[in-house]
This record gives sequence, C-alpha cells and structure tokens, in this order.
Amino acid sequence: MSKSKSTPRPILRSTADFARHVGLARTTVSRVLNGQPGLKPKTIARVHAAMEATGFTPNAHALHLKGKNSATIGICMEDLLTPPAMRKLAALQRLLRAQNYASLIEVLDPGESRRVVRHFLSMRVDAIVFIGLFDEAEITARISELVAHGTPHLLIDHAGIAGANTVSLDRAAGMTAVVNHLLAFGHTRFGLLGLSSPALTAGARLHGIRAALAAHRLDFDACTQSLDHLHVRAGDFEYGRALATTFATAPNRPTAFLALNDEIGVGALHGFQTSGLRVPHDLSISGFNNQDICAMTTPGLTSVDQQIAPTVAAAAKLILEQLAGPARRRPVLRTIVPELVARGSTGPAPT
Amino acid sequence: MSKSKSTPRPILRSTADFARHVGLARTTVSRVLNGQPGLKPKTIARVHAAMEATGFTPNAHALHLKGKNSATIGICMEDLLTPPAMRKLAALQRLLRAQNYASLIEVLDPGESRRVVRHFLSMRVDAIVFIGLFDEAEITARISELVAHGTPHLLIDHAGIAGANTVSLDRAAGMTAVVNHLLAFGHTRFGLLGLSSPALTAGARLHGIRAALAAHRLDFDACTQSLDHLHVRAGDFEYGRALATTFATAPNRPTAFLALNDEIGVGALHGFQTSGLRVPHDLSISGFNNQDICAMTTPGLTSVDQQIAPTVAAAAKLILEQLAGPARRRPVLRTIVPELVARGSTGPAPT
DNA sequence: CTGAAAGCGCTTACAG
DNA sequence: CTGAAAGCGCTTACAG
Repeated sequence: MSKSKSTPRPILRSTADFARHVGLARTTVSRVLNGQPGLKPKTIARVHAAMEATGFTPNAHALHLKGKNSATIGICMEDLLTPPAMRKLAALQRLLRAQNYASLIEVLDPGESRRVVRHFLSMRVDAIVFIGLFDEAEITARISELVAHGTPHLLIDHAGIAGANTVSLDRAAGMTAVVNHLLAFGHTRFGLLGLSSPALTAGARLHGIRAALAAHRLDFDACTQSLDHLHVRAGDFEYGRALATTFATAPNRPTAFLALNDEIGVGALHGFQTSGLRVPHDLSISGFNNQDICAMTTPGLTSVDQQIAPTVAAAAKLILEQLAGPARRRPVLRTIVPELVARGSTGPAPT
Repeated sequence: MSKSKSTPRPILRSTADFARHVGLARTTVSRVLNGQPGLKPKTIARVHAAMEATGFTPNAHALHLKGKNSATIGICMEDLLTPPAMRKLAALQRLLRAQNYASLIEVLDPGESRRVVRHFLSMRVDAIVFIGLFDEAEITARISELVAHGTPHLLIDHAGIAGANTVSLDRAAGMTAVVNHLLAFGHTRFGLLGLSSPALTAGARLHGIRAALAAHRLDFDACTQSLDHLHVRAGDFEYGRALATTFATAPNRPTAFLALNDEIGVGALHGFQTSGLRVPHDLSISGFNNQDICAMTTPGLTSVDQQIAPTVAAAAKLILEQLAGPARRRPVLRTIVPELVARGSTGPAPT
C-alpha cells in the first residue's frame, strides 16, 4: 500500500498515452496488441511488460467503432429468477465466455422489454438471448424487431413464438412420463396441483397428461380432479400445502398428485403428512423441475428433470452458429426431452 | 411477417444514415436525441416518430468515446453461484438499473480474476462490484489494482481485504444470536456441523460461538464437539446427513447442533430423523442463511437471515455515492447485522 | 520501427 | 434549422 502511494502509477487512458510511456509509436503498440507480424521479439516483450506494469487496457468502445464486433451477448432474464433459470444463465454464460463473449444481462420486468432490447442494440450486442417465460405480445414484438434488424436471437424456454429461434423443454413429454410412471403403479385417479395456472407451461403439461391417459383409454375428466380454485396462489410452497390439506379430507381423494412444480409438490407433501397421511403408502406425489429440494424431503420427491446442461449446450451452439454463419432463412427449433427422476414420493397405489 | 418482408426496413447504422432517412441534418438529430433546447416541437416529434418506426438506436460505443460514461457496472460473481448470491445479484442489478446503469456480469472462476477485471476495464465500466467469497490473494491484488487505477469498487460479503470498500454480514453476531437462543433453551453441549471448514466465513462464526459461550462463562472446548473430520464434504446436504448419522450413535451426544449453512442443517435434520431421533424433542438444530428450504422441512429449520435487501441497498448506495462524488481517501466498511429466525427445529433441551 | 493520415459514430461549438 | 469541422481512442494502409 505505502509503496503504491509513493510511486503512483500514471493513469494511461489511450494507446497514445501508453505508447509515449513505453517510448514507442502508437502504430507499433497497436501492432503488438493485435499480434501482427514483423516485430522484434524485444519490442513485443517491452510492450507486454509495460501492459502488465501499468494495467493499461485498450478501450473496447474504440475497438468496436473500428469495426470489431462488441463480443458481447445480451441476455434477457424472466423477472421471476427461479433457480432453474439462474442455472441456465450461469451455464450459458460459461459456455459463451469460453468463446470470448461477455454477457450483458438484464432482468425483463413487464413492459420493459422494448427499453431493454433497445439498450442492448445501442450496445451493439452480437446476439440477444431470452431465458424464461415472457409476456406473449411483448416477446413476439421484440423477436420480429430483432429479425427485421438482423440481430441474431434465441429463446430458451419460451416456445411457440412465430419466427423465433427456440430451445425448449418438451413439458408435455415430461408429464406423460410421470403419468405413465404412476399408471404402472396402479394409480388411476389423479389430483392436479396448480396445473390450472394460466402459466404458459401449464397447458403443455395438461396435454401431456391427456395424452398419457388417452393412450391407456382413460378419460381425462373422469380421472383427474383439481381444487386449484379453492386457494390463492401466493407462495408456491404454501399453495401446495393448502391444496393438500383440502384434498386430505375431501371425499373420494385421488391416489396420485401431480404438481405444477417442485415447490408446490414439496408443500403438498408436507400438507398431506401433517394431515396424517403417509407418502407413498397412502398417496403418491410428483413435482416438476427436479430442483435440489426434491432430494431433501422425506421421502424424496419424484420429479422431472429439465436437462439444463443439454438445453444450454444446444442454446450456445445455436447462438454461436448464428454468429459464425450467414443468417438463416427459417427459425430453428430445438426440443429437449426431459427425464423422469423417480424418488420415494411415488409408489404403488393403495389397495 | 409477410408484411415485413414486402417492405423491408432500411438498416440504419449511424446518425448519418438516420438523419438522411428523416431528411434532417445530423446535427439536428443529435440535438433532438440529447434534448437540447431551441428546436421546433414538430422537428422533435418527427425524429421521435422515425426512431420508433426504424428502431434506430445511437451507437453507445461512439457516445462513450465522446466522453459519456459507459453507464455500465461490472459485477464479479463468486463461482459457486449460491441462491443467496443470486438474490444479491438480482436485487443489486435492479437498484442499479433504476439509476440507468446496466450490468456486465462475469463469474470469477479461480485464477480468472485478472482477465475478468481487465475486460471490465477495457469496457470502461464505471465501477466493479464483487459478490461472494474469493481467493484471498487474488481479490487483494484486484482491489489494489482498482484503487491504483481509480476505478470505484465494492466487495459484498468478502470482509477483511485491506483498502477495500466492503459491505458484509456480521456472521459472528449471527452465531452469537443462535447460541444465546439455544442457551436460553437450556442447551450447554453443542455439536458443530461443518464449522471446521476452511471457508472464510467459518472462522467468524466460531468467534461468534466463542463469544456467546464466554459471556455465559462456558468453556468452548468443553461445550462443543465436531466430527467434521470423519466425513468428506462433497455435497452439503449429504455431508449434514452423514455427520448427523454419526452423531446419532455417538456417546454423550450434544443436545444442540449448529450447522455451517442451511443445506448441512437440513441434511442433519434428515439424518437425525432417519436415526429415530425427534427434533426438537431429542435435539435442536440450526442452519445459516435462512433460505427457502428452511420453511419446507418438518419441523422448519431455525436459521440466520442474511438480510439481503438491506445489504444490497447499502451496497447500491455506496456504489452510487462513489460514482457521484469525489474519490474517498479511506475505504468504507458497512456491517450488516443478521437476524435470527427461530423455527421448530430448536426447542428446550431434553431433560 | 516511425509518423502522418483516414475513418469508425458520435457530440459540440461555430458560422451561416 | 443546416453544414462543415474537430476530436474522442482506436486500426490500418502508406511512405519513410
């Protein structure tokens, strides 16, 4: 500390400053920085040593003005910031960084998408990625703007937007797997927990349930029951607990419960257990997303894994392809197949 | 879609292009964009309408070159990306965005800090914030570079770095609160779960435990026991479970257990319950961080809340002050006092 | 290796 | 309101 005070480093703001400091021409410094040939090893070493010593870094904005890309990807996050969304963000960022792309990240609060995308464009990002679920009209508008603008884009999760490059989970397949798993255990009456949510992904899951039942010649309306309307969904954990408590004393209770997500599933597990019901002896429960908490309950919660690593790998690949190659004429769609993770919360139907 | 194909928007890359498109002088457009006085309302409206129609956004890099700040804050995240760290990131980003600062975020893998900070400096970020715990030598080096460079900085969480502006949790006070809470319940023998970790924050917590015991004239060595050395800490949940299972059959078992974090605490809760012990009837357990899972176990896990909102508010305030005011001579230190959240996992000592 | 010059997209005086 | 000019920090030919 005292040392750095007695010999303050000169603050070098430009290659001009820096070149003067090293005692070389600006041109020469520039050529070293860009690895151009025909320079003496000594000169190169001198410049590098001075960079280390002074901490000088060329101004990235000026570089960009001279035609280099900004080497920055804009990432728009859904405002909920769920743990799975965070994991996707972290994984994607790591893959992009490995290719020397930095990430400019903004959380998209409702109504802010236009402002955020314009900011990204003003930063001349090389591509914009959206992670999560967004307002249908907003995201549609943003995608068509980006397409018109010629800026590469990708949606992770939000499926069904016309013209959008998309990587999304086949949630219907996930639910089909869960229902098949439970059918094999002899369950035929299913309680739906939170699946009447207007959330975009709830519809796909209902389709998956319908498909599995139909394949076994079972009637959806006869086999399923929902009490979602009896409670307000404030926190998911509490919502699941409240639904379970109501179901616990309801006549003709289903033997298997399908939750919209893990939080509702864990809440329901507690609600049933508190009501004196044993899981999976008296009833089975499944969650969705396979978050860490699924392994932390007793019994563990059967869930559906989103396959985050393959999802993000596919996403990174699509973005990098767009950055490297010519613009595609048609949007690219990738579907990721989720994986059922069976745990102790699901078992044979009570006899 | 077909509409946008039949009338493709011209791609406007510069104010020159845009001004030509609107039929105004570049100078005039620039003055509208910067809200300068002396312009006809009609002209202003014309420019704004054209911006909407074309989606033109001025190049932020050129703006920066002309002397505006980059309006970007660099944020370095600890590589673990724990949920509390993510919540801090999200909250901080939101506060900064309210002041029109964008966030450039990078995860600091070990050994990468120099590269990441240099990248941020090349982007001419207005400040750099570090969230989480880092390698002592690396973070010390980065901070002294930033101080020398005159770039504002702030550490969130990582306390004890000389010369660094810091906002951090008083973890010792948190542990003292937990121990006092348990002493009041009549506990005098404490099992320590994971607290022998070399993690930077474990030391502070041990101090807190010592302080609480000393205040009650209790001897630390006589009152505490650790079996950390008997298990390998791979996953925290499993680690907690393994420690609890070993403690369950150990002679002279403590009556209260203090876990390094919530994951270890929840794992221990399961481990004890699986071993046939009742919580809190037979023993008490506390976690640390007060994550959502604490409310999702049966019983709920007593924990220590990090006070993320006040922490981040203090952090944002410190950053914005540095950006607004003159450079301070001395580093600023803010300590956040955590709050004990008592739940069902702690109760009277067994008689 | 040096040095002068052009130009990336902007803003800001300055003269019309 | 227009238009020409300078300059922010860089790179890249070009002539020495």
